[in-house]
Amino acid sequence: MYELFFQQFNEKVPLTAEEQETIKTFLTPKKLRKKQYLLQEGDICKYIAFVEKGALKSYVIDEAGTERITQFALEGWTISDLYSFLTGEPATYLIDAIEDAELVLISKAAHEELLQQVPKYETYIRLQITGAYIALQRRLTSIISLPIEERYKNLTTLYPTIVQRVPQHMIASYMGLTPETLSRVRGRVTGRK
Amino acid sequence: MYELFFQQFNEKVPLTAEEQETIKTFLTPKKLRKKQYLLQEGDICKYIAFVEKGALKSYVIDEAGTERITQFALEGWTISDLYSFLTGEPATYLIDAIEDAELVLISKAAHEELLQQVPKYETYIRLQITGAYIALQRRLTSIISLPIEERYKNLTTLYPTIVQRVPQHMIASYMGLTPETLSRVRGRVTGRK
DNA sequence: TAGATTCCTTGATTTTGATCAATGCCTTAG
DNA sequence: CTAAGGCATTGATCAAAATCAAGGAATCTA
Repeated sequence: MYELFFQQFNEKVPLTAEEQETIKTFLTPKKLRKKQYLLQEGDICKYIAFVEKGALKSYVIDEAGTERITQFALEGWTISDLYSFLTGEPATYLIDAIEDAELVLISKAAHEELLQQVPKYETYIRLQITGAYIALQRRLTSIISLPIEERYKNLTTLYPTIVQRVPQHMIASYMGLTPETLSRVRGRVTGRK
Repeated sequence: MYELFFQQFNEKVPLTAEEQETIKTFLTPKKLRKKQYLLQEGDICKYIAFVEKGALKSYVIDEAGTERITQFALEGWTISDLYSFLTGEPATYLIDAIEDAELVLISKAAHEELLQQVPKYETYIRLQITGAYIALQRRLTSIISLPIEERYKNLTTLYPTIVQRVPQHMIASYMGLTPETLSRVRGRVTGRK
């Protein structure tokens, strides 16, 4: 249990056996069925979720009622509405499972205790957020500076697994496009050459 | 010297006088004239820069040779090419001053020493990046889920100072629009009502 | 297995923003 | 003080993506 979580943790910040045991006491496992919510509209986000297995997405609903995906999380990724989690304000994002999933949850109380008690946890979190920040910055830059086709190519080379496992209309949503447009872009990119 | 830097630091993580002195020894002041570079195409990013005074921007140049602004940094903000800074890879962003500026620089060596020696520095950095991450996420969400006019309104309410101090064509670049389009959007938003 | 969804694709039309072009204002440098 | 360059605006045209619409394949499910 928690194999992937600790594998990744140890890669970033090597832990002693005791440290690992201490951390374990603060974690909660959770299984989600496809389409089940981890976080619903307006709820307060109570957890940071690490994905051991399966896939989730976070998204907002725009005024037209369309789902706009802000993030995917496959195995090894972490997902949460961080603002809501940290401030206790109602969430702006929704999170649900796009495949049956197994999660490792860290509650707010656990998070705070861990920051106090285990210095390496703070380091882990710092590195984790730094990575997420850099990934987000890269994504934003590609949105404002690259033509759509390049963005799609980038996505397929950077995250091939996502493109393979996730339905295309979700990729379209994630890219801020309609499914029709993405389908045509794919035709151009994949089709010829 | 470093007033704003330490003011903000103390707001996030209160420091003792000694801690503050220790940190001071790792900081370097730097002044930049308008249009001067802090970081040029392909260089390795050697510093995290905190803005005490003035304004900078970071950007990329797209294939058409157009500047695409990824971030503004006014007083109290921090700017860097974090990926380049952390990995030592050549920078993907350029950074220059849009107004004469006074900076507080933290070099890579200083950063690493501070992480080792001053636990509160790690906390500061963690909080700093967390804030930046949340801001970036919010921006990305507004890009993929809101119509342009709402995005502009959001920007003016969230960062009125930026909209006031920065030339409009830079705001356009930051929003991924042409100056003409932003001008028309403004006409619609500001003009009527 | 039949029926219903979900998902992707393709075509025709409309809308939106980009591009091209010109003007006037304001700042600034010689 | 004057010329030049930077900046915002406005108009006309063009290009790209959204929308509207329909069809067909694949998957799930009763």
